[in-house]
Amino acid sequence: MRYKPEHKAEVREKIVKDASRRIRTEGMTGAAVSAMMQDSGLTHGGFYKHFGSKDELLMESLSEAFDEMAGRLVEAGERSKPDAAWKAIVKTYLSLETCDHVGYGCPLTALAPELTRVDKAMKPRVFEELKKYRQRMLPFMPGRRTADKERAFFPIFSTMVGAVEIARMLPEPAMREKVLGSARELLFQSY
Amino acid sequence: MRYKPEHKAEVREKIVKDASRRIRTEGMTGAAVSAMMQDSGLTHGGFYKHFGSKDELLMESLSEAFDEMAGRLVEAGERSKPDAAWKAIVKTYLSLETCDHVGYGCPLTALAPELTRVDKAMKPRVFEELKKYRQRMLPFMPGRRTADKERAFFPIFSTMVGAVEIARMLPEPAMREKVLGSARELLFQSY
DNA sequence: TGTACATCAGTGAACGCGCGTTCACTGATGTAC
DNA sequence: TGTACATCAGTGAACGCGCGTTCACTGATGTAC
Repeated sequence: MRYKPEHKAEVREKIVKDASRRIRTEGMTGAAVSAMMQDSGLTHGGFYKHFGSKDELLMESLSEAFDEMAGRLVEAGERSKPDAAWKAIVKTYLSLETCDHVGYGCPLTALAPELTRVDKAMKPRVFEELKKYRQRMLPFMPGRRTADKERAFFPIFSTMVGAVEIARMLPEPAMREKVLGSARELLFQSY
Repeated sequence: MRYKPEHKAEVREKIVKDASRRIRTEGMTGAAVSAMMQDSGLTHGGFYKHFGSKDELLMESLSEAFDEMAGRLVEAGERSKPDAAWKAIVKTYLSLETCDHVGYGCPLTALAPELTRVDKAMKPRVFEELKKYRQRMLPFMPGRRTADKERAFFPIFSTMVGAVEIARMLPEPAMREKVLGSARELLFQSY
C-alpha cells in the first residue's frame, strides 16, 4: 500500500501522542515499543521507519506530555481573571480529575524519579523540558514583579507534584481529595 | 559449608538493607535480583532460599526504606527543642545532603509514581507503609492539638516530596539548593 | 491508453540479551551409632 | 573416639519470557515509457 505524503507525519504524530499517554501510565521503562505501536493500531516492526530508537520516542512523547499539560493549565489560567489565574491553575492541577487520570496529567507527577535516572545524554534534554514548562507557567504565577513570579514557581509546583503523587497512593477518592485540598489550602494561604 | 544458626537471618537482613538502597537508586522494576544479591556478596542462585519471590524482597526493602528514613527524621526531631522539632525534620528532609543521596533518602521521593503502579495485591501493603510512616512523623508535626498535627502532615510532606524530586532533575547543586530552600521558606512561613 | 517497474509504510518472523525463576550440585559442619 | 551420613546456605548453569532491534518481505499506488 502507498500512502498520501502527509500520511507518515500524521501517523508519527499519533504515535507520539499515544505514547505520551502510555509513558505516564506505565513509566518510560515500563512502556514497551510494541505496546506503544499497538496503541496507534500498528505493529512493532514499523517502529524504526518513524524513530531511530526507543529513546527518541521517549523524549518526544515526554515533550508532548509537558506540552499537553502546560496547554491545559494555560487554558485554565486564561479562562479566569488575571489575578486569579494562578489559583485556577492550582485548582486544575490539584483536582481529583487530574489526579485520577495519570495518562492525561503532569509528566512530573507521573515520572519525576524516573526522569532523574535517565542516562547522562538525556539529562540535559529533560532539564530543557522542565525549563520550557516553567517558562510557560511563569506568566500565571502569583506576584506583581517578574522576580516574584519566578520565586513562586518552584515551591508551588513542588507542593502540587508531591500532593498528587501522594494522593495517588491512597485507595479512597475522599482521602485523595483531602490531600489535594490540604495542598490547595497551603498554597492559597501562602500567596 | 554449614553456618551458625543466626547466620541466615543476618544475611537476609543484609540483603533487605542493601536492596532498600538499590531500589531507591534504580527503582523497584530497575533493581535486578542478581544485582541485589551481588550487593550482599552473594550470587542470584541463593535468592529463593531467603525470599519467595522478587516482590517479597521489594516489599520488605520498601518497608526498610521507610523505616530507615523515618528513623533519621525522628532522630533529627528528637535532637532539637520540642516546638522546633518539625523544623528540624524539614531541614533534614530538604537538605542538599538528602537530595543528593537517593539511596539513603525517602522512598516517596525515590519511588512515588512507581508505588502507584504496583499490582493490586501489593497496593494495600504500600498504603500500610505510608500510614506507618505518617504515624511516626505525627508527633513531630507543628500544631498544638493532635488534629492540627494530623492536618499538617500531608501538605508538609507533599511540598517536601515534590521539592526534592524536582531538585533532583537540576544539574547544579546551587539550583537544587534554591528549590529546596524555597520549599523550606514556604513551609516555615505557613506553620 | 496500457504495461512494467519503483516506491515505501507497514508486517511478522527472528536476533541477542537480561530478566525472574528453577534445579542439580557443593562441601563444611553437626549428628547418629 | 572414629566413621558414615544428614543438613542446608550458597553456587552456577539452564529455563522460558518479553524486551529493543533487525530484516526480508508485502502490496497498493505513483511514475516511466
